[in-house]
Order: sequence, then structure tokens, then C-alpha cells
Amino acid sequence: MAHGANADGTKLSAPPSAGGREQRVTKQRLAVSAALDELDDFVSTQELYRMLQNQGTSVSLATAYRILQSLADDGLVDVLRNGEGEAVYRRCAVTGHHHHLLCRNCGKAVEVEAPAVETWAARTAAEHGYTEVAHTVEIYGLCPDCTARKAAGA
Amino acid sequence: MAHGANADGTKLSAPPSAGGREQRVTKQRLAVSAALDELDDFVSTQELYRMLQNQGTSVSLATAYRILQSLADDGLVDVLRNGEGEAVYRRCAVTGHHHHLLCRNCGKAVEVEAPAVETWAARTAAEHGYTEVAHTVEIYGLCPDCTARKAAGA
DNA sequence: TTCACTGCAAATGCTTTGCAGCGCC
DNA sequence: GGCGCTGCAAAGCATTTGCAGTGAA
Repeated sequence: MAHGANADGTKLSAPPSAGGREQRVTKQRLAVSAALDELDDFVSTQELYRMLQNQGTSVSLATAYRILQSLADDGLVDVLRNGEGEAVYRRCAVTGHHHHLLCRNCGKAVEVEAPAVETWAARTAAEHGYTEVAHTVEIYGLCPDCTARKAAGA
Repeated sequence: MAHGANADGTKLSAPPSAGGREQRVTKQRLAVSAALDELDDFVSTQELYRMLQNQGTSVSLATAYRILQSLADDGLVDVLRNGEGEAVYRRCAVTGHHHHLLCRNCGKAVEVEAPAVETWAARTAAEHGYTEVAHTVEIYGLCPDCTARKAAGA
């Protein structure tokens, strides 16, 4: 997870040389993009793949992986890991950068902002002479529901 | 959800119903446990496996997985997922907790402390009603050397 | 026409599981 | 002596990659 954290865009993983990366507009790419638009939740590549199949728009699984990764690299979608360790994606409507508070048990995710962390990360990196900084932050815990459930049952 | 969090606990290796499961004390289990004691950080099963091998204490990979999962099920270790989606474990009683500042290019790592982040994470989780909180924080960038190298010629 | 994008299928790498033998209780 | 624990190797999965054909610019 090295993306999704270009605080204020200098240039994250700068492409090869001068030109910007050109991305051809293919129907597969559009299909994936459209599918993401219809969802508010995070979807795994596998889920999105099946979804497109049922919908008739057939996109090869490998291509689905490639497109999703590509979108993520460009910062067009949000990526994180669900409880099973699968990469899950969601359209990143917010231009702002944020982190997640994940439930270890049910996978529920809450988006949180962390101005303090951003600042700390930037300052810490600078103190050590690091440049082109990005960071990842995830908080794991038991959501209110699961906490209650656990208290009640176990 | 895989383990460590039995959401759908039908698959757990815990057929018994009453109170404590019995866990035999074998040298493999002790070796894994001891290895975890020597670490403050989260380790993936693979890492721990290699670690034990280098150390001479050979434990089969499958066994390492089984032991770690078992410890997690019993709540003896903390489990979460690292950025690559691997399950990582850490002994619960943590004394010295810290994070890393990693060089994206040469891999050099600097250990950093983040009291502010710890506080923020705890408070944020609490605000959303989350309990049993853990978190991961990694900062990526270019270390001074790599920054200079890149500026010089690329 | 050119070259990135696709699909297919084989290849990876992590994790799990079946089975037989071993060792802790 | 019983039964859980180990090891080994094969199985299972999600994800990645090589290669040649296809289509966008």
C-alpha cells in the first residue's frame, strides 16, 4: 500500500519520463469504472468481476485486476484490505486524503481524517531527510456492534 | 474474516463446549512463543518461520501457521493484516511500540516513535465506539541518500 | 499503422488440509 | 495407551504475468 497518500501532489511515483501516463479509454475500463460508480461499498476484484459477468459486460479477470490496480495507482479509487486480506476498492469521490478505522470482526470501515497524523508524518520524514513522502495508517478494533455482541455472548 | 475473529465460528478447531481448551505444551509451540517474545513488532507467519529456521529451531511451515492461528484464537496474540494482506501477529503485552520510516528505493528503515499518533488512534477509535484497538502506521519516502542520488542524475 | 490493452492460461506465492507417525499427558 | 500435535506434500485461492491478437488514437 504505497498510494493514496500523496498529501499535496508533488509527484508520487513519477512515471518514466516526461510525458504523463496515457490511458486509453476502452470499454473494459469504462465498464469497471461504471460498476464502481454504482457502488458505495468496497468491492474486491473478484466481486466486481462476478458483478460484471452477471451484468453481461464480460471483462477478463486478469484485466479486472489490471484496471483496478491502474485506477488505484492513479489515485482514482480508494484501496484497502478487507478482513480476509483481499484488496478492496471504492471510488474515491473525496479528493481529500483520509484513513480507515476497520472492524477486525465484521470488516466495517469508518473513514477518519487525521490532520495530526499527516503533520506528524511529514515532520518526522523531514527530520530524517526523507523526501517524496507518503504513508499508510489503519486502525483496527472491534466496532460497537461487535463489541456488544462479544460482551453479551462470549 | 478468517480466524482470530470467529465471526462465523463453525470452522474453529474448538469442538469442545465447556470452558478451556487444552493445549499441549510442545517444543514447537514454545519455540514460536519464545520467538514472539523477542519481538516488539508484528511478524508474518512466513517471517517467523524463517526466523526460527535461522535460529536452528526448525518448525514446519504448516505448523507455524497452525500454532499462530491457535494462539490468536486463544487471544494470546494480536492479529491484523499488513499492507500486503498477510496476517501478522504480535504478542499482546507490548512494551516498546514504534513505527517505521521506510525508503521506497533502497528499503532502509528508521524506527520512529509516534506518541501523537498513538493518542490520536486511541481517541479516534473511542469516538466511534471501537474497542480493542490496534493500528499500523508506515511512512514511505526517499531517504537522504536516494534523494541525492536521484537529484544528481536519476 | 502503431502500440497499449485484452484474454487466456500458466505460473506464483501464501495458506490450508489430509494423512501417518510421534510424543505429551 | 490415547489422542492431540507435527511434518510432509498436495491442494486451494487470490493475484500476477507471458504472449499474441485486437482495437484506440
